[in-house]
Amino acid sequence: MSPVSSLRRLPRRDLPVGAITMARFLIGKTLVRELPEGRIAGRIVETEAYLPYDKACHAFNGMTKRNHSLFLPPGHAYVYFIYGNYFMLNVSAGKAGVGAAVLFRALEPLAGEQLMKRGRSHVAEKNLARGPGRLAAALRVTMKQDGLDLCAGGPLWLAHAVRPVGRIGRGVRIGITKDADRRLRFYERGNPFVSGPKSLNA
DNA sequence: AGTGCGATTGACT
DNA sequence: GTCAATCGCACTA
Repeated sequence: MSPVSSLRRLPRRDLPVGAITMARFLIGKTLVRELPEGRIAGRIVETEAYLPYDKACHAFNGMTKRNHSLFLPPGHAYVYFIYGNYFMLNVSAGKAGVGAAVLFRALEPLAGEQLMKRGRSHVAEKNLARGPGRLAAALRVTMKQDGLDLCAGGPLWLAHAVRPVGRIGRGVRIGITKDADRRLRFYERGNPFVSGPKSLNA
């Protein structure tokens, strides 16, 4: 029996509250995308925490039209568009009304690799969901998924781990300029599906 | 109404 | 290793 045929939903009561604990907690867990063509599943191997009062967090200047999903109760999708090309998928991580989130940065593909590849046939399997832009592309996440409840077992949902998580590494977040020295990036050590240069992933 | 810029990526030297 | 592409939004006026 394939591991993804017995995925168990993560109920909201199992989610920790707070971006740092959530970011750690999610390493090794499973992210599932249901499409008409079938299921995509990946093991979460890299995350970043964005905190209240964190200058790099989109909530820093208060609630706006773009970021309101950040303020939903824990477990809701916050999706935004950046660099004119890419969607970033996050999960809200603070109590209702508190703007905090965890960015999904990389997945280890578990199922639906062919669906992830669709339209990107040249992408190596290792890179299918390695990096937040590619992850969202692989899962076909766009603004349509903004605000979805990832604990509801809908088109995009969180599930328990399919195997034990390894040692978790921690380092600075990638690609940001404000509050750039805070070590809020988490990843499974030694996992080849983690993004970023090898030097950051020891 | 105009401006600046970003939680990235892939192409290129 | 460097660097341009690309556009919605927040901010200023």
